[in-house]
Amino acid sequence: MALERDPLSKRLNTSSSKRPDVSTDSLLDHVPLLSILSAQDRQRILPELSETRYGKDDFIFREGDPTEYFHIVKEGTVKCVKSTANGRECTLKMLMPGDLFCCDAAAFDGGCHPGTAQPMGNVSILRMHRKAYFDMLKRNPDAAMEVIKYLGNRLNEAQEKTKILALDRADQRLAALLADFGARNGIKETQGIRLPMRLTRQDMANMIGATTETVIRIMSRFKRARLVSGTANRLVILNLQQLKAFASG
Amino acid sequence: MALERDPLSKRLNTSSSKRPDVSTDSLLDHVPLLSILSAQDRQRILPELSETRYGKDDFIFREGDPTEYFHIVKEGTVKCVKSTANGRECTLKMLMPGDLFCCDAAAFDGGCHPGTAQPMGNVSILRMHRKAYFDMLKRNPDAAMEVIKYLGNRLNEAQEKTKILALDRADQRLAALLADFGARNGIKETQGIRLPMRLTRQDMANMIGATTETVIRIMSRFKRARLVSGTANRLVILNLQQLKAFASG
DNA sequence: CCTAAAACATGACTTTCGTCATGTTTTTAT
DNA sequence: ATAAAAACATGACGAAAGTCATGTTTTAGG
Repeated sequence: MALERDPLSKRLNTSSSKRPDVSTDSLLDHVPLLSILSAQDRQRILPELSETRYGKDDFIFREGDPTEYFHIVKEGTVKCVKSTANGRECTLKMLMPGDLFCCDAAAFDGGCHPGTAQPMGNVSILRMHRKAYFDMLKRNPDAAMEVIKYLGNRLNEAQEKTKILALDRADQRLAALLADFGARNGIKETQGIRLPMRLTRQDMANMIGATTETVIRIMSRFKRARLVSGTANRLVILNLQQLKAFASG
Repeated sequence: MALERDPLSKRLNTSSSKRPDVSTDSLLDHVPLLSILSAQDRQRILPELSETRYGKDDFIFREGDPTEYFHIVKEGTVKCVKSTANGRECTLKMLMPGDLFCCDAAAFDGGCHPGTAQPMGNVSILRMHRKAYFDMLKRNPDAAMEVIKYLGNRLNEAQEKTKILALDRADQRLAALLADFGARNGIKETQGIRLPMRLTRQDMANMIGATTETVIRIMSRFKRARLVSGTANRLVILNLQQLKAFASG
């Protein structure tokens, strides 16, 4: 887990496409839907995959675009967002290396993208045409079962999130978010658990359905209580246990 | 759609189990995951299905129970809920005839039920052992693809709901709920569109993440504005268009 | 290193919504 | 038909969170 190096190097805002390099093959071991394939099937799949790099201000795809490809995060973090007419937006999910873009479940029934996919920094994305991917699934019942499990899990996550949004206060929702991020993606350090991606108060606000000011105020309280420290570029969770307790109490 | 007759007859609180009757076969035509099967495969599946009836105060299963069966609603309405320690609860989804219980996506990866399934009145449920169902899916790649599409759709719905909970006010969320129910399940009548299941203010509150009092106040406003009429046993949507507009404006 | 832009911080005020209390209407069950 | 229970209704009040304004700190990029 927590593969992102977050290089903080220059941004390239023009995206470039190429054949995946050798390291792609080892990534596939970690992608739930592909690791199950036989060596033979992987050899068939590999030439169908192409790799594209995107920078912070690019869009991988936008809400409403037709769904032509199936995507996998190779490197970096991607956010999946929905927007309203009046400009407010909500972030549905952060995708880490190895994740499929299923925010975009549309890939599975041929509709349009229900949300926008945007890099959080420099990212590298593998993609494959819908058809090639579906053909592969039909030939591999085990891989199809993997996809079913993956979607089932994503649905459970989504419903857990619904419950939190429906029943908890903003401070509890933020505590739950930080605890979840810490446990899933955090990097253990001497002072605490560092989050591996740049994450502003605005980003957090979009994930918990609150305003930036509200998140700033809550983070100030959490900081005073020694639960967290730092800002966007270096956010550290000092006390995961207490955050969890706060979230569900 | 909107198959429920809502008999308002005496409740039987002891649930009884039996072989599915002839009408089950025609229901299967409408179940997305089964309609795709060949006549031959259906004959194999039918004996695996058993039918159970439940009353209003029964539980079909509870949050935390091990997942042994895969369920389909045959008749009536089932709600899928999650609860917190302090007794508040949130309703994730209402399931209508033909729906799978995937609130319970756990069926797909062998965990425990992430939510409780409760009848809204008298219901009839078909069920099948996990294993029998999985074996069937492995033999039928097309059926597996159907399940993938179904789950993809459910995930999209869940994410749309997340967006509404995160960004909209309670009155907008309620308008969206009523509009959705009206469009999906409503029965056209002279005065407007009647909802086919008993639905209290409390039920609505649990679906939109608000309190009963808040929903009562909003419904009073909607009533004065001639958008809706009636109470739990007979809820009618008088102006679907205006409700929709209100939800997204 | 230095500047402009972005992110963070805090206060004052308003809106939205929850809580508690009390009373009426509808539904259920005998 | 009728009593009890559940659902609906409304007001008063307070807590939570949004909005707007203003100032400080951090970060990006030359």
